[in-house]
Amino acid sequence: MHIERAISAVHSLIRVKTKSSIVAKPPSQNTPLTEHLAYLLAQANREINRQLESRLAKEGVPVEQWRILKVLFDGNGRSMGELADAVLLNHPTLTKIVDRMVSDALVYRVQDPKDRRKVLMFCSERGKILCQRLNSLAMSQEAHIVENYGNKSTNELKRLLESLIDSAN
Amino acid sequence: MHIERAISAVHSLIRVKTKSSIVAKPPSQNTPLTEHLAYLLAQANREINRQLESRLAKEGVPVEQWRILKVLFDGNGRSMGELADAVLLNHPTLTKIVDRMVSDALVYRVQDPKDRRKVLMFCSERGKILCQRLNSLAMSQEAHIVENYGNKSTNELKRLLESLIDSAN
DNA sequence: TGGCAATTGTTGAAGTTTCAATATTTTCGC
DNA sequence: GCGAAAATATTGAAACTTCAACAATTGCCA
Repeated sequence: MHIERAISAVHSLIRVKTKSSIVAKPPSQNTPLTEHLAYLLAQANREINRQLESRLAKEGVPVEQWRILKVLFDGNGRSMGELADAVLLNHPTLTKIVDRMVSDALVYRVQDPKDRRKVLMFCSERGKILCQRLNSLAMSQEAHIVENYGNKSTNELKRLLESLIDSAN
Repeated sequence: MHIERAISAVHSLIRVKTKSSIVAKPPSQNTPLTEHLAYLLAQANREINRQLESRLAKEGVPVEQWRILKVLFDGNGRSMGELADAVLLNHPTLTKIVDRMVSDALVYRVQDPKDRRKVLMFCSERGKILCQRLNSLAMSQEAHIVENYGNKSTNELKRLLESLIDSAN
């Protein structure tokens, strides 16, 4: 019985090894950390975000505030919930960042007349002017990436990221 | 003089517009937030990291701790600096996470005999056993991604991310 | 209609990360 | 070999994020 099990185990190992090396990657438990998609995304995000951060630092503005300004730039108000989704922040964090931006007169709150639970956020003139300067800095970062990485790769990567995000929802 | 500058400005606008619409994407200042590479990376990272986090939560372990265990699994000691680079954390943060893991007997510190400024980190037996359970959870997440997103896209995305990271250094 | 559940945003406490300063050890020039 | 500069890890304070509870308003349905 032990022997039979051992033989059967060997057979299945051989079969799996053969099949997997032809059809697909073997599902090894020992995949290095650096081959996990989650890790590669974290690493790339960290690096690119750092670059952007250091550009925007010329205006003394954190990345999150740039995102907020950019979303509000069109002049249509957004509720805190909509805004939080758009800028990838959870609600309490957004509330506190917005508090600071209100102090800096970059954005302002208006009670939504249609639904008085809601607050509509708007961008001030000052906020819009700052936003445009920040946009330039951000564009120059993307240009720098495209220089080193190539236009084709950049567009292909964007396309794949969009479809990954789609497929995850 | 004013007129000449104006004409020259118009010319250069036309030239740039013509050239850019043939050669590359026009560098509009009004690119939506959702088309910036930095944003797409942040969004994808957030989503995939959330998924992984919720899987690893079955063992009550944060993603960072899994990364640390995985790096140390091979039994070769790593200094705090090496480990911090490998797991994408800065030094003080790593020190504090490691403190917790030492309390939980998952890892341990050894003074490096070759260089007494350094501390070598190792994974305990307990840590290795936990790491293997975590690996299974992580593998099942990747399998789930591949199911929805496709094998080809996944591999292509990984390849592009790796080369982006390369090009950024 | 009246009241209960759901939605929206904020708050305060707890937890986490980051920055600057520190202690220790090594390296290197002289 | 000595002393200044660099490298390594940790610490404590400050800043930030997150969690859970709360207040206000709306939607629902019986």
